[in-house]
Amino acid sequence: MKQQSVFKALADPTRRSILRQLRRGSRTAGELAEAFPITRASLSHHFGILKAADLVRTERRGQHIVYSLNASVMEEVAALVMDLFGSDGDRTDEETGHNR
Amino acid sequence: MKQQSVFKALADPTRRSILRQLRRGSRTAGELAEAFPITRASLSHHFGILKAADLVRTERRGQHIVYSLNASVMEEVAALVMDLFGSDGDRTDEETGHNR
DNA sequence: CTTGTAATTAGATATTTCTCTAAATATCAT
DNA sequence: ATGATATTTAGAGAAATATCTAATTACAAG
Repeated sequence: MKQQSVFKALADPTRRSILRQLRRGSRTAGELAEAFPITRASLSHHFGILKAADLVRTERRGQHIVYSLNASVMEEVAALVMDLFGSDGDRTDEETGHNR
Repeated sequence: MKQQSVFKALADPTRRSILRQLRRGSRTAGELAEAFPITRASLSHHFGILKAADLVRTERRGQHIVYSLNASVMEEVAALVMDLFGSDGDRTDEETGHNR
């Protein structure tokens, strides 16, 4: 899993809201769009980011595209958060890109 | 807790690395600075964001300022993540600021 | 194969974010 | 008080992000 893409994806309130919508079940892009006051183009941009982070999956159905939550990533994300705070883990820091 | 500030804070790799350093125990700003290749001013900026999200606490000790992890927020953050993915919670969406 | 609907991509712009240097504040030691 | 050290604040520039409109792709149905 790519930590950065996941945390970046979660950093936007619209994207978090999309995820919450999807908890209730799969939705087409159009259905999701009705829930937001921004253009479909903008939504599509957010979908792309969620997809890149592997937080959602897509499936084409006729002329619609159905988005669904990738629940299998949930545990991983939770583990990431625990890792940030927990005192037990001894994870090395391969993440920052800094040359320490 | 302010969701947005927390997720925004976690979205930056340097800040996540700071949190990991602090897992091992409290550190002064200067000690933390040695671990990063950016200026102290930039670090201070990140400290401010972590503090605003209530993820770290500060205490002045002489001319040093000691940063420590606010572990009590950990569970809350984990709960937030679970909320995003879990199917049980029925949280209303007071978050986006959108007028749905 | 043309027309209509769904969704994405391209290009542009405004805002936010990260970083820097320089200046300011706070504390300690002499 | 003066000088030295630790940290933050101010201001500016570069890069990333969210949003829009317009154009494009993909599919379905006559």
